[in-house]
Amino acid sequence: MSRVTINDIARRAGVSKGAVSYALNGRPGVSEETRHKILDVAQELGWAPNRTARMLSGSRTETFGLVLARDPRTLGSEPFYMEFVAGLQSELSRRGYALLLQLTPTAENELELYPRWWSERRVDAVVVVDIRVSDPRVAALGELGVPAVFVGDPAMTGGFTTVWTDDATAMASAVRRLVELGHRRFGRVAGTPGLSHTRVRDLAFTQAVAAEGLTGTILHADFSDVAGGRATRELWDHPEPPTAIVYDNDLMAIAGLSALSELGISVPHDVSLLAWDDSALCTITHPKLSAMHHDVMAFGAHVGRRLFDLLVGAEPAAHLDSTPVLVERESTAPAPR
Amino acid sequence: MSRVTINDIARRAGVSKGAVSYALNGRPGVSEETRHKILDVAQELGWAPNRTARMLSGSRTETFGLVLARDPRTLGSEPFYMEFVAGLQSELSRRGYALLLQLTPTAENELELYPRWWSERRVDAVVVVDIRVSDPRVAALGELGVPAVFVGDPAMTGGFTTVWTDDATAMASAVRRLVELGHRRFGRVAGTPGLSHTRVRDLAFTQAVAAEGLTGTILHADFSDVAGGRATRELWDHPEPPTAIVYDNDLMAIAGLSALSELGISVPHDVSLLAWDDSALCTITHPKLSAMHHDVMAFGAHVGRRLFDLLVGAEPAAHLDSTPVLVERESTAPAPR
DNA sequence: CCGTATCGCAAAACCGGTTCAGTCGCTAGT
DNA sequence: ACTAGCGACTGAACCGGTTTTGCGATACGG
Repeated sequence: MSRVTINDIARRAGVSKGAVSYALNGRPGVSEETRHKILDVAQELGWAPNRTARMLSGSRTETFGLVLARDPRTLGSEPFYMEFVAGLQSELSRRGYALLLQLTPTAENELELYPRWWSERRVDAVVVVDIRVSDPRVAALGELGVPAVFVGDPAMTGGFTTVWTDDATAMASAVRRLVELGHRRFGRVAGTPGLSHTRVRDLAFTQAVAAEGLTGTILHADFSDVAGGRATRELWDHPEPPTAIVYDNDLMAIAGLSALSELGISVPHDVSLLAWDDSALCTITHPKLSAMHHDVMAFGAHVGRRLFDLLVGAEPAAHLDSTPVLVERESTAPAPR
Repeated sequence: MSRVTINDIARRAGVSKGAVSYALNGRPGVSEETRHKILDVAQELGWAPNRTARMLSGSRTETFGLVLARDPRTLGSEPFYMEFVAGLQSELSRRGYALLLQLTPTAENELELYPRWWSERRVDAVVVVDIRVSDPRVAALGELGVPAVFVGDPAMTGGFTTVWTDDATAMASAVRRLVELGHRRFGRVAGTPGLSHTRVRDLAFTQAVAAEGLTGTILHADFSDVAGGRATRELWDHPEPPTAIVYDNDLMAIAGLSALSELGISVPHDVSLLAWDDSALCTITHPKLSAMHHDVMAFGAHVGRRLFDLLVGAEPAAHLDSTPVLVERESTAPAPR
């Protein structure tokens, strides 16, 4: 099938290769009349561009890269990534761009990947997620000169284009609402400590709690169900356990809910739980989880648009995505007295 | 950086382009001595192949395609796909192959995608999942001549290479075990009715139940939490509700558990629940879900190996993956008397 | 000792596009 | 009337590899 090349079109239309190229790409250099004839012939022959050939001369690959460096099992049960990818895709596919997705178990693998992708000309730009504090990828990508959009705290992304959410404000509003509900002792089950957004939320949490003159305990986990359950139990083991716990993702919140219910502790009667991201998982538990809602698909789409900006030479900038907003369901309630 | 081409190597080593190509690809045509010199120079210059150029002449793209046509929100909370992709990746990346992943909301989009990918030479082969009964993709891919590995019931994949799991046997053993536990009335919350594996499991379920002279009710849902919860409530509304319910994925099982607990029904005291796939989600509920365990990552890896088989001209065949096996946790128990 | 494989490599063609440097004919300016 | 300028198009170079062909030198067989 479809072994039609522009040479065939040129021959058939009685013009040169170059003219065909101009015509098909809608650029000046041919008359309207000739252009039409060429387009007709192309249509008739069922021509489709050979992407590979186009890449070779154009040196654009029309592909963006994304590396997810996490344990695959966590990755699977963590809805964030799939939704993010779906949103990203929605922008890419409408412009014929493809996503090169690589899952690697470790962060070291990821660092090896970028030089390879770049020297092999496999991608035009990359998306970098899970930004860590003093992330080596900033320097690595900067050195290679790979166009990139970072997803995370702009303070950590060294001048790269960055899309971020104002987690500090979101966290402050979450704590404020819980205080309103009468809570005085707070717990936070945080994600991996090295991650920049974990840090941002840690700080915001500490400040928000301190601002009210209250106490808060932070335990770090790794976003996994197991760690989330463990941290929750540990919080409960305190002599004065918190009456409200804020989680860094949905999965840990569900695990926490499960752990508490195993201990015979009632949510939200004894303790309020607040998840983060608000995926479909939040509504399948009993009680349904209140959560800091964030439209992850829209977030992904936003990142996609910034990738294209990059290609047309946009200046690096920090772009603020929508701020997570509290959706109250059944897992938050007035503090027990 | 790294603008090194084989021309640079040739000039530096004082040989021709062709010789360099032979040397770098480890094929006959150059002496060991020259080969060594060339490899040394390549190393020294930090050469990396330009994948695009190689693709153009070689006509291999070193990329496989995968389309997931599902509602992105379901996709996100459904651990199956991410794990599958992770497994697939593990095989591809070790051989330098890339995965082109496309998420589309509808199945029609998917059908348009294959001709485009193929005529643009974007992929060497594709993986086809979620096989439906009389799936149009069989004919479409056959006509295009796209090498493909199907994931599903070999009876439905028209002579394509297929990787499948023996869901019929798995279902039979699940029912048998539940009968052993004293259950007599069964419910099944199935996936989308058009899917071939839903059909296979429907049939196996019906047969297994009938073989024991018992009754079983099947309700079709769409793998989503909402539909899973709804179906569960509906089953419970029967005059004689089932005492054991088998689900087609984890998500619906969790939603069912939540729906029942909302109705004040105790699992496993009043009713036993059995999930399918056994992702991390099964252990974060309370009670923990018993499940038909399937190593989805290994499954993905298996599919990956078959893709490479395809490239070296292996005959189409049906390859049986491991059969799901029952893992009993806390959601299954002897039938209430 | 001569004709013929074989080896090691250079040179060139090729993959399918894009792009640049000209060529040609026509119009407009002086 | 002569030239400058422009639009439309051709031909060729180019992107960076792979692959085919050809050629001189060496080894081999009769």
